[in-house]
Amino acid sequence: MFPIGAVERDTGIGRDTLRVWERRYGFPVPERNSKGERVYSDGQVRILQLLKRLLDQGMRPGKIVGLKESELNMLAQTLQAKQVGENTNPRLDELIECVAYHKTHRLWALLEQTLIQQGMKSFVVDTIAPLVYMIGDKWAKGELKIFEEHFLTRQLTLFLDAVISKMPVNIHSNSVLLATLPGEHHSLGLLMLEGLLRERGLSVINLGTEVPMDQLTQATEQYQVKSILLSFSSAYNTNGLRTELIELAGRLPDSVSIYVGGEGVKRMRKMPAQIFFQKSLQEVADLEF
Amino acid sequence: MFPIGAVERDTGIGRDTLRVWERRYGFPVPERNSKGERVYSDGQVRILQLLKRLLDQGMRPGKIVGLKESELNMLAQTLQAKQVGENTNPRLDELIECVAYHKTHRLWALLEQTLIQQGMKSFVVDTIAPLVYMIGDKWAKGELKIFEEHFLTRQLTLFLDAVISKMPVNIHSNSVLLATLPGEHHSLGLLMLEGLLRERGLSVINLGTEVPMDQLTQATEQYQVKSILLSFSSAYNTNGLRTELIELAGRLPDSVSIYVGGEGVKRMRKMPAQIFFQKSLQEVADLEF
DNA sequence: AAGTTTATTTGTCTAGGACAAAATGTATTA
DNA sequence: TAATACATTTTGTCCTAGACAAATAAACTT
Repeated sequence: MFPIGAVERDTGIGRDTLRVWERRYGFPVPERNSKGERVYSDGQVRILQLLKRLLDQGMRPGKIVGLKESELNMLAQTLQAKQVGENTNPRLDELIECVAYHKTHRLWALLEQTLIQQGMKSFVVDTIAPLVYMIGDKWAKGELKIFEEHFLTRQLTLFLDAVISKMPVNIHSNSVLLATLPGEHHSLGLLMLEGLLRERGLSVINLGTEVPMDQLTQATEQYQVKSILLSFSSAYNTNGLRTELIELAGRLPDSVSIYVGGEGVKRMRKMPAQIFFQKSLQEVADLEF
Repeated sequence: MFPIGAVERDTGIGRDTLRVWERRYGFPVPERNSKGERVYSDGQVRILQLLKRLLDQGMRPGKIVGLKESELNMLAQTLQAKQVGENTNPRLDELIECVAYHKTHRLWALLEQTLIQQGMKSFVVDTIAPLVYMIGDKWAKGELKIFEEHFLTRQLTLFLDAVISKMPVNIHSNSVLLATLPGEHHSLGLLMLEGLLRERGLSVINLGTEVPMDQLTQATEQYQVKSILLSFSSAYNTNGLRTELIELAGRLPDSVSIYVGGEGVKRMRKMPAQIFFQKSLQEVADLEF
């Protein structure tokens, strides 16, 4: 039995949101403890996690909050079919399997092999990216334990890091700045981008996650970069993002271009004028800086 | 100018706490936007971050919330003197310097050299641990940019990971489970423990961060471990932790021992009877399983 | 089909009170 | 002196019900 704060932590759905959902859609209606405070059940948390996942994919609360668990699972099913349906890469299942038995060695061997076969670009676009999506999906459906998810994510990070650190650096090329804004702590997206761009011979400065805006502007000046790339995972809360991006663009000189990409910004309708939206990794890979 | 939600994210201090501080201690008193909502200044956020740091070290809100920034800085000064005062390891400064110029190569060389010189145990206890503390301290004082902190933390993680993966595995030994509870995402503590324990020939299963309790109990059964070690960083919110630990102990068979350690639990006065509190890495290193 | 206006949906914030868990202070016992 | 038990203060989290603007969808115009 979880108090509302724990539910917020475990689902990523804010306290106020949980309360207002209860008022508006009649779900989730938790029990109350002796103090009169909400206490949520395991099952409710499970459903909320699935809901979060679906909302992150672009669905709307009014349509899905309140549906039965079976109906939500159906939705998740059809959604997954759309996302990785056409990607019939048989290696993906093989890779995911490795986690179940903690086969670190086999995992690395497979990754190495796939990288050599596909080359960096295709490796990132057609293997790592869909793999990351599948991991999130399997977690939301309860098919993967949290530490299995962590294990896989960590191994991917280590592998990419190892590979990237061996790539040659081109000092004379234009520098590209990579970062995520505060609130976004997924670093894999940045690593994928770093791989793609450095393969093209670009000089990349990866600032990492949760970089405050003032430090972004500082770094832009300090390193004299002309392009900034911001990554947003599907879990990112886009509320107020538009305003923030406009402010960022205003603070930077016009000669600096701001690119944004990732599942998290796909669902945004209108992008501010000065911001260049990248709708896929592929597009970034082909980008002319 | 930051709304209260952004301040919560950037400082780790809850919304309700911020409001109740304003009521009780008269700080922080933010301005109001046209909607009548609180908007906090850069400076206020800076002070709040410093406050958080001091509270994490065991100080009490009633004594320090409301003090001037200069007074807080004094407190931080004396506190640091206590923490790393006696540790006159000259290498630490050398290591921290590497971040300022992004000297990855030199950093790794220094780490490698120190590891060989000190051996795993002393390396973890006398170099990595104080280094991690100093990084946090310098960040709180504004002497380190957020991405410099990230860079250093990431490099330490990569280095430890690389070293640990090369250590021999002793299958026949007792297994020890390593994890953090939900809400704690610092993984460096776990890595340090893993290094210490595996050096002693123990078989370690590192589940990673934010492992829900039910999965802890599951894993305990599945892997037939007799010891669980939980790590808590200074940023961990211990509210309600005691109750949680008692529940965990109740769910596990008596033959399983639960150990807890880290800055985050140092400030807890009374530990539940079944839980073994480890007051330092040194103590864990000497622990008889 | 693309842009503009209107309507609906949705998340975040407000106030001031309440209460139990944790920490501190004080008295009592071994 | 040190450990234990009890009383007091401190402190974080949760409560209600309403409000409002930003984001999105729907309707309308060009």
